[in-house]
Amino acid sequence: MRLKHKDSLDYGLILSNNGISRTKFRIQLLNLFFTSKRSLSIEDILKCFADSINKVTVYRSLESFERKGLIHKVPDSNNLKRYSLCKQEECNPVSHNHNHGHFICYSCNETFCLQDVKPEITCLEGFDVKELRLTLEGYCRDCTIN
Amino acid sequence: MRLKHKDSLDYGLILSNNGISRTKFRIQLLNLFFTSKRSLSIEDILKCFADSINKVTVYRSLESFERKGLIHKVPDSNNLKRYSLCKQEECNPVSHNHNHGHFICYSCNETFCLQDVKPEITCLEGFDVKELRLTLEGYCRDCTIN
DNA sequence: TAATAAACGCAACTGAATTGCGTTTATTTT
DNA sequence: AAAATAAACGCAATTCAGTTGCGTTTATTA
Repeated sequence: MRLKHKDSLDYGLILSNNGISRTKFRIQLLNLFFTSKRSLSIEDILKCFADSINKVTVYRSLESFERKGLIHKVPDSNNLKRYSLCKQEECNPVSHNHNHGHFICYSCNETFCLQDVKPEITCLEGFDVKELRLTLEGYCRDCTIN
Repeated sequence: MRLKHKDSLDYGLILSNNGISRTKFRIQLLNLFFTSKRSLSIEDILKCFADSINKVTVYRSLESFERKGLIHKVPDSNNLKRYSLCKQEECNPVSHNHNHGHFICYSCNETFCLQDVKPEITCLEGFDVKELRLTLEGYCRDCTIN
């Protein structure tokens, strides 16, 4: 059931619902995010679209997707831009909620979301904490040398 | 007692002890880290030394300080390079330990170390976690608008 | 004090990300 | 459905943090 539903996702509709023009590229880009479950760097994306799309368009589309609550930035071990699909139930154009952890692999540079890690912070009286980012680095299961 | 000891710190000696040449600039740079308790960005440092020092020298000195365990990188909300003095008991040229949290202020861009926050991670079976970075963002006490 | 090694400054370079602007494509309005 | 408006696109040029090469200066070691 679930797979079937996913297979029939209408990316154009998702774009429209989020106030983004449904252009050919943006539909393909959203499709890419939905089908590759991993986070994506600019490099990843440019590679996917080879020479068919200008990098400026990629940057602007990602910025738009982020602003409208479809994707969110995730840390990258090289400090480059990297994005991951938002969980529909957590984000929308008005409110975002990314207070979860990320694991970054030194080797494959992949980023994994850790939904269930939410440390308690008690030592910041008087501070207005807006966002929490927990980043772990190391070697992921596939890259661990046994 | 403690202050007196700090006042009389011999920065040149610290450099020597850590295998770093005691040049005029590096002594001043280390002094800057010790006297300003906050973390420092490249911009901060360049501003301090006005036109007296070349930015390449700043980059190379920071790299050296970090390699030898005197300072460590801290996250910066603008993805720029930023460093903070290591706690002497935790770091040395051989082993570093920076598994503590940081708070970054949106407004003044200052970074605060949170020594006592160490979340437990249990959901990464098979992952080789080498480093943990906990980053909070928001408005620090001084920048909070009441 | 000489020999060796590290630090320095300058200029040029790199590369991710951004900006301006004219053109194309999508959405909205009539 | 056509016209008006708005958003997206591509190209070229630009920005800017950070890096590299190399010859010179300064510090450390023998």
